[in-house]
Amino acid sequence: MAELLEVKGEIRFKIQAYQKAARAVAEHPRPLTGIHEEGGLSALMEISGIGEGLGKKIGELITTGRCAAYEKLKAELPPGIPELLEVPNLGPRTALSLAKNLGIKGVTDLEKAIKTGAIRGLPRMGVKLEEKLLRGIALWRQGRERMPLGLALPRAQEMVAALLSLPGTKRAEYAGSLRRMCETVGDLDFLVSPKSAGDAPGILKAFVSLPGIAEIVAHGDTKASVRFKDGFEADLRVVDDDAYGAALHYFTGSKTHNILIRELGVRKGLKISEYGIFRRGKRVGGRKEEEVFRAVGLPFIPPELREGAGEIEAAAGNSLPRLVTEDSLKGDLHVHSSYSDGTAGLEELARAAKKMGYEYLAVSDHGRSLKIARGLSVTELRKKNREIDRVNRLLSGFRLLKAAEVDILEDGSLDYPDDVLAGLDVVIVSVHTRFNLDSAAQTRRITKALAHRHAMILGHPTGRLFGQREPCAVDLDAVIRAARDHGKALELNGQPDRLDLSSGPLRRARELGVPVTINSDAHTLEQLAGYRRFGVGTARRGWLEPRDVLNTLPLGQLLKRLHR
DNA sequence: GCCGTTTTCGGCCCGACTGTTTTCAGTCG
Repeated sequence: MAELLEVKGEIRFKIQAYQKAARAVAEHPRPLTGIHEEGGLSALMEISGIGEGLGKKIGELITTGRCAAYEKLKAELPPGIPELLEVPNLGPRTALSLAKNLGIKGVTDLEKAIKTGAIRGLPRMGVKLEEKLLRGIALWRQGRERMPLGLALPRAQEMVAALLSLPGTKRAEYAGSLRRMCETVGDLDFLVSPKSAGDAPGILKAFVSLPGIAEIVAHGDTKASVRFKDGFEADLRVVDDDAYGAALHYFTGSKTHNILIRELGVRKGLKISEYGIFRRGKRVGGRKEEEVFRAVGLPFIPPELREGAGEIEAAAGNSLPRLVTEDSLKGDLHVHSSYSDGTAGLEELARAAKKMGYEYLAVSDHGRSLKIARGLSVTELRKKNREIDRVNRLLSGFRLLKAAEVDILEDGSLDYPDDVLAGLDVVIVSVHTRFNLDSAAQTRRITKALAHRHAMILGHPTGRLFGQREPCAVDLDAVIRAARDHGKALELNGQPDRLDLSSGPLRRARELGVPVTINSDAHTLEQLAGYRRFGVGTARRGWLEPRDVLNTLPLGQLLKRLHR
């Protein structure tokens, strides 16, 4: 609606109010349907940016699936505008002009009009703009996929190394959604400060000359933007070292967070931008990122929390969570060995985990029904457990735990008999089949499994795989409440393809006192070490503290908690 | 349209790059 209001020529501040509300909805840790169910309009209006007008419209959308004001607005404008607005480089002014002057009703029309030279006659439209629009149409056709964190992070680290190796570079790092450890990122953002002002052009030049670039989208004095042949997009910003901290804050975002911080600044008579912190035109800070927060009277807010989803209020009330760190994990409760579909043997897994500083490792191979992953029969499981005993006698100050990732069958029962489950240290229960049940059936299935006396942890609760499989239809809130009622834990699966649960449900679990385990679900030795940071990063986005995470407990307490 | 240790009215974050201009509009972040 904000975009359509912009086309219509509404006043800027009304448009901004809609945009702000849209971001507040998108970034809210819980789906608004649940909030509306519990507290109605007044609960919606408690969300900052949503007032009476927009609250009613959202409520209407939730209860009826429609919004009369939106439909009215759409009817007032030429048809095809919403589609045109999806095209990169094509905004509200151009869309309206194309629709009004040439009767263009969509992307196909637009392409024809460009080819026949029809748009060249319009004001402020020339050859360059034609080219720009054609590039936008090509991108629109491709569809823009976000990159999973697991691919983006190593790529960004390589690029930071390349930027740091330039002779004129003083400081360089990646920022943006990647620094906030978002589970997928739209592009890669880099920040560099030059050793001296004269070094900036060379740094930008080097950036747009990196190998594998398909297109230089922009290349100015302080900023450049490129697209690589493999689809990655990257932005570089070069600022004076004096402004590096302010720029890092700005470039890390999120946009909502930045706006909130800048508004706080305005109230204190400050202007905050990527160039620093200013009072009456005079610079009062910006070299270090901490200075931005200090200027508005807040403690440092970790990047993973900067979503404009309550972190500013928490910081102001001195109630920011003390987030879990990689160091605080004392073990991993979900890895696979060569007994099922993993590649590493038990002893090498144990030694690798011990080397990481872990006290324990649960080797949770698949249960017998999951044939595709070479799930273990009861006999094989017993044999594996005897080898675990043998390995444990070899190592001191470390313990392999007997575990299984047991399938939740379609009726909600588990894949091993109770007497087998009773002999295990850790029982993870997971869905691996029939992801397509309807929400009621899937929710029944999972909550029944959580009620099982031997179940301890629900593995990868939604089953999603980025780019491959949507989360299964399930009432997550009901699952989280079931975990609370039965005293069970939820897994945060740290495989970068999964990152399941994500930050919203994690916050909800924390709110309801449901413990989480951060697991790698590693199938190789490399994954055991490599996936920890993805799991911890996502946990931090979910506001989790060490006390919310079971595998920060020492072994004795962990087992006591799992078996209570 | 939203919001309030400046305010229930009068404000609303801040800036870069491109293209078509000769002072700025449009798009994007």
